Amino acid sequence: MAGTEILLRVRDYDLAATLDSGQAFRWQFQDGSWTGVIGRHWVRLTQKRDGIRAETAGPVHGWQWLRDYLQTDVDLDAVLKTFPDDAPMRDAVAACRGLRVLRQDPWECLASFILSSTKQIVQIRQIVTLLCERFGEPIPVLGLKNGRAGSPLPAVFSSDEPRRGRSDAPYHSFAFPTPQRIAAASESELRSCKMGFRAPHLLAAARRIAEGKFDLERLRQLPLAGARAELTTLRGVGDKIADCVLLFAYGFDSAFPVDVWVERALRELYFPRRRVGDKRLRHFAVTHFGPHAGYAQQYLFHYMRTKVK
DNA sequence: CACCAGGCGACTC
DNA sequence: GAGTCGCATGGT
Repeated sequence: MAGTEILLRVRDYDLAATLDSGQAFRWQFQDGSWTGVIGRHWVRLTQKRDGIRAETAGPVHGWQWLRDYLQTDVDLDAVLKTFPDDAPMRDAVAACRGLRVLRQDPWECLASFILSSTKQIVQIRQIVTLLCERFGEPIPVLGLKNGRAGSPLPAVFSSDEPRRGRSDAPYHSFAFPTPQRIAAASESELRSCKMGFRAPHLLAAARRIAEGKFDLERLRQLPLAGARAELTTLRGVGDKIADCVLLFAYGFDSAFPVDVWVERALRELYFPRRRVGDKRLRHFAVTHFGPHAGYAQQYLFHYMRTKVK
């Protein structure tokens, strides 16, 4: 099966900052390119001077799914112009200009951030990888070295071993498991992916969705506050995780997730040596940064995580 | 070995 | 309402 490729023309796009800024947890950098899975597509992305080169393992029906995911059609200049003109924002933008907010699948995003609480990003990546290996559908990939198609999938997988390819010659990857597949798993199976106390939260969310009692698509029609209220009815989903999903999957640009890094950024950069309560800080967050506050938040987050301490 | 990690929820006062 | 604490697990 021949691969397909395209050059997405886009300027002011920092692929590394975008894919490695804690929005999505499945991208890997190797040999100068980023490889990952979007829906049922394995993809290899390479930053080029005039855009992003994309390669898939098989034929695809157009590329709109990829433009949507990467948000290449967003006018970044217009977004950045809405940011407040203050020193912290100027520094954050200068540090990672070209960073975009992705538009991810709601279920994958929700599940990933349910797994994120009190975990470092490297560990979230590990848990998500294990989850996909155990429960996700196999997906063909391109060979690493010379672009040849991968070997056929093995006919039978061992039930208790992760379904890995040989580490030196991966021949398939995995889709993110569906809610139905997670709902059919046991809590102890999920715990074997090292997610600990988050397992019952993920399982309960998957079951509600699989049973049709929670409609992720319906959230698109709701205003931000209503969609947030719906999401936080899920166990293990509070305001922070809900805002991550609303920003990274639904495109609610004014959602402003406040985690430990962003809270540190707000306190250190905007209120140094001052005692400010949580409530006042949250009020500042949702009023100071404008209509694309979520974008501003992601710049602050990445800036704080990557700057020398 | 403490201490912390893109939190949440139950429990105090 | 605002603090405090346990929750699994692994990295530093």
